[in-house]
Amino acid sequence: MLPRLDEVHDLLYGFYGPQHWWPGDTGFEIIVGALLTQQTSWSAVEKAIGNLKRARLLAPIRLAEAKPSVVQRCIRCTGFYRQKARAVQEMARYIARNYEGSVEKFLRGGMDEKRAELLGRRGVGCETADSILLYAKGAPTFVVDSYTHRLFDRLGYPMGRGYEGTRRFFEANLPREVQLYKEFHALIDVHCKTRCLRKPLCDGCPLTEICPYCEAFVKGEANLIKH
DNA sequence: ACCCAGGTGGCCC
DNA sequence: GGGCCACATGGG
Repeated sequence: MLPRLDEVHDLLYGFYGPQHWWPGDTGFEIIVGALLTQQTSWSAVEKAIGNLKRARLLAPIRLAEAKPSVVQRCIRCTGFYRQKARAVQEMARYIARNYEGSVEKFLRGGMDEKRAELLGRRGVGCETADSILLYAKGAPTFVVDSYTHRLFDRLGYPMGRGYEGTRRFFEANLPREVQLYKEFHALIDVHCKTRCLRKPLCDGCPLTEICPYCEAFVKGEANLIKH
């Protein structure tokens, strides 16, 4: 019998502790970070954010009016830098044009409408939209990433297909709490990165009790398995 | 040398 | 509505 999703959260939280994702940042910094972190390590994003700050470009109107080549230089370390420069600048121009450069105004309003509006911006897909809604707006949307799919697929949870199917599954089986959503998403990421990626660490894994890979390992039925 | 990183957009069928 | 591919740098 699989545990409830909030029990999985508690297992991870008890082991890894609070993750403090995106603490004390401005809304715009979170939005830019969400765009830059796509398929990229967070340490590279931190450098790029630092570069943008030093160049005084981490504000909608400033970024909107900056030369593309300057923006590209700031964020080069995050990869896909031409695409991403275009995405962050178009986002900045959109906020400058329609919301007087105010991220607070931009984020005001109903979650579903904002989700649709975000998805209309270049470089904003499902995960990025939900990240912005959850971490910048504080709206109760569960953020799904490739780790979420992989981990819970392998644990055997009957998730729906695709991004929306997985998101609906989590939201239907979890209390609708922003703090829980924030922490759970971060914990899933940290867990997969530290224990399931290239380093098969079934031994001492906080999910040993419910993980079929760990179970096989503990029983001696399998060697260390990458999972 | 190889794999991976907090995905997205465009195209194809 | 899913399956591919380009996008690009940096760290282990």
